Amino acid sequence: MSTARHRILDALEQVLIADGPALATIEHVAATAGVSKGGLLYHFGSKEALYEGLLARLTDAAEQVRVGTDARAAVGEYLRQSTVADDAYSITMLAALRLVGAPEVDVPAALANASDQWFAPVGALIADPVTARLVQLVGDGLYLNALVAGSASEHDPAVVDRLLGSLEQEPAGDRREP
Amino acid sequence: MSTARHRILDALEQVLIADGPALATIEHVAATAGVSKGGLLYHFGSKEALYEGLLARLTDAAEQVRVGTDARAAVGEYLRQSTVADDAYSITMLAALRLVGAPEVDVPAALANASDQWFAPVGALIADPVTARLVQLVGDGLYLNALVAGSASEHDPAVVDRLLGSLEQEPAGDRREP
DNA sequence: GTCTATAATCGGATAGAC
DNA sequence: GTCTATCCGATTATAGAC
Repeated sequence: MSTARHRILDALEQVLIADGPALATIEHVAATAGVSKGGLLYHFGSKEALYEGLLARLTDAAEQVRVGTDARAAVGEYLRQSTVADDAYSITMLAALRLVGAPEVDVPAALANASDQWFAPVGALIADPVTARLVQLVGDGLYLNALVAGSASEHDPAVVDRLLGSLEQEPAGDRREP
Repeated sequence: MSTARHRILDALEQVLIADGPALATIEHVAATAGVSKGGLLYHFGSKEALYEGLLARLTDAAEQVRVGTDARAAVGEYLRQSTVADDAYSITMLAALRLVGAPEVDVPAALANASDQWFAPVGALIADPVTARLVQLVGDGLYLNALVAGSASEHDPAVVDRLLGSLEQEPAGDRREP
């Protein structure tokens, strides 16, 4: 667990988001991380290995997601997260999104895995499947906005409230005992 | 309006979606279009010009969008379109999305322009601004799914119906005269 | 573990023939 | 309007010193 690997992956994320995938070259990432080309290649033997390192970081982060038992809290947190805050997970996710289409790695698979991992426990708390899908799609929409803008999207409490309101309609199993 | 320009832009879209931005090189696009490198460079003097040609095509297509006066029909069509069918506009949009982060052109600006152009008339038909924002975000979410998958996302009628149902709540101004 | 060469390849762009 | 030939710069990856 050398910190150099971390610093290099941090640099890769930064370059992907700020400069774009075309400039996510070994040389540029190495310079951003403060190491030489050869130094980077000691830790990641190839560009493919470097990119896989980022996807592995995404997978690891997604596996550590913990969700409570309250549907309202979970949905609120899910959508807040989807506006792409400055936390490590959001940055990794945004960087991975910028890697979509890269021939070296299977980004769609990693992204689908992470996305499901993160949404599945939230969706399980929502009784109505249509509402669940709606919440997921709104989260995806927020991510698209962040991806295109290269930074956090607007946090819109009214939209969150509306979706939270939908939860009240069919609270199958989450109601207080009468 | 030589057809060569069209064929080259078609090839660029195909390469971006099927092979990714990294392989959207002048040489590869030229080969896909069935012309030589020099042949392509006659029509588009540089890679930047080539990319701008795609964004111009997107802008042109967005400007020709016509929306009726019925909110339900407009929202339904907007969301159906967002599942990225096989029509020319969807393909251009998807290709442009794959260009996000390219240093040669300002994709976010072109995308924001096209997106607004397409959504603005739909949003104008929706009385409640929160519902309007919800529809737009769901559309964006569908586009993100298509972008990552590289193909059309699932058309989910239940989600569309739910959003159409929201329109009934506050039909301020669209009601029949009493 | 990290660095400085260096080799080999590829991409963008120009010049000029047809 | 389209092609081939060519130059130049950038990028990946290797070899080997420190």
